[in-house]
Amino acid sequence: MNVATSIPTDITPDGTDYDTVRRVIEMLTEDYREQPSLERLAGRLGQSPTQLQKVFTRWAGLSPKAFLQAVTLDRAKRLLREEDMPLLEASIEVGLSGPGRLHDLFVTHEAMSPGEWKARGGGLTIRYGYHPSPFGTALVMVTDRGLAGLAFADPGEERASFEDMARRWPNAAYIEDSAATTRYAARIFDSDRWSAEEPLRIFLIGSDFQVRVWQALLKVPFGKATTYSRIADEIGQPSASRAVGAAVGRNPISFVVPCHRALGKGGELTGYHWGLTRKRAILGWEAGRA
DNA sequence: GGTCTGGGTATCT
DNA sequence: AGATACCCAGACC
Repeated sequence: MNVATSIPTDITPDGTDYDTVRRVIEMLTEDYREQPSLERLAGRLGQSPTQLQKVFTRWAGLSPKAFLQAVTLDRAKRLLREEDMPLLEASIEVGLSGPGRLHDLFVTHEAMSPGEWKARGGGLTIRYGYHPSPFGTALVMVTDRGLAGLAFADPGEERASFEDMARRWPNAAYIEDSAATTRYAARIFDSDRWSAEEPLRIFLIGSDFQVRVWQALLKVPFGKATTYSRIADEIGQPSASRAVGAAVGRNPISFVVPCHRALGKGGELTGYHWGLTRKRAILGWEAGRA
């Protein structure tokens, strides 16, 4: 079926706020040597400086300049230094079945059993839909056991995003059903609707090791950050930081499982499956709200 | 930069 | 089921 026709129309006439923001972030970070002025940025986007300032600030909770400061190395290093991770509390349960409360805010999780994981999604029905989000089009995937996937797509990349996700569970049945996914999307991106009384159910589909890494990520508080090596310590395999990086990168529920809060040991952003610009955007967006 | 790294995955047997 | 080769969003020198 044609994916493009099912994508909701953009919020603003010339594209979503995120699209504007994304381009601003790209220009600010890629041309950081020039440190382009607001006037220059606006000129390149064909907007007035005041309009651009307004859109950006509404989106991020920070002015473009403050945003840039919020995602600099200095700031990331400070975040890592000051952060006395509550992670160290207790060990993560290794058990792979049964729900457990992990997220401070709003997530309960259930994970696949190893047998189910080997089936590569066989017997699983996954409903999916595309929805606008603060970070561009979001691809939401749900099962009757909860949210299983959340991906992002730049304009025109929706199909690639879907295929990237579907490859993870090649034997699952996929049904496009945005009626089923829209309430998830609405909740995920509206922090006013996060509540401990009514947690969001997520379903982690991955290997034992991956699931333990993702559980560790769920313990990192909003607006904070951790490092790949800390996660490795946390799951009791201190020498596995590189494998942790790979597992973080395979996180199927981005944003909800906050893989964007994992940084290099020195505070570098290192990588992001859905693009470093998006990682900057999410971290900055959180900084504006933390 | 180079080099070592641990675990995941694909592709054999 | 085991062996092997290759991949990676790291870490360390």
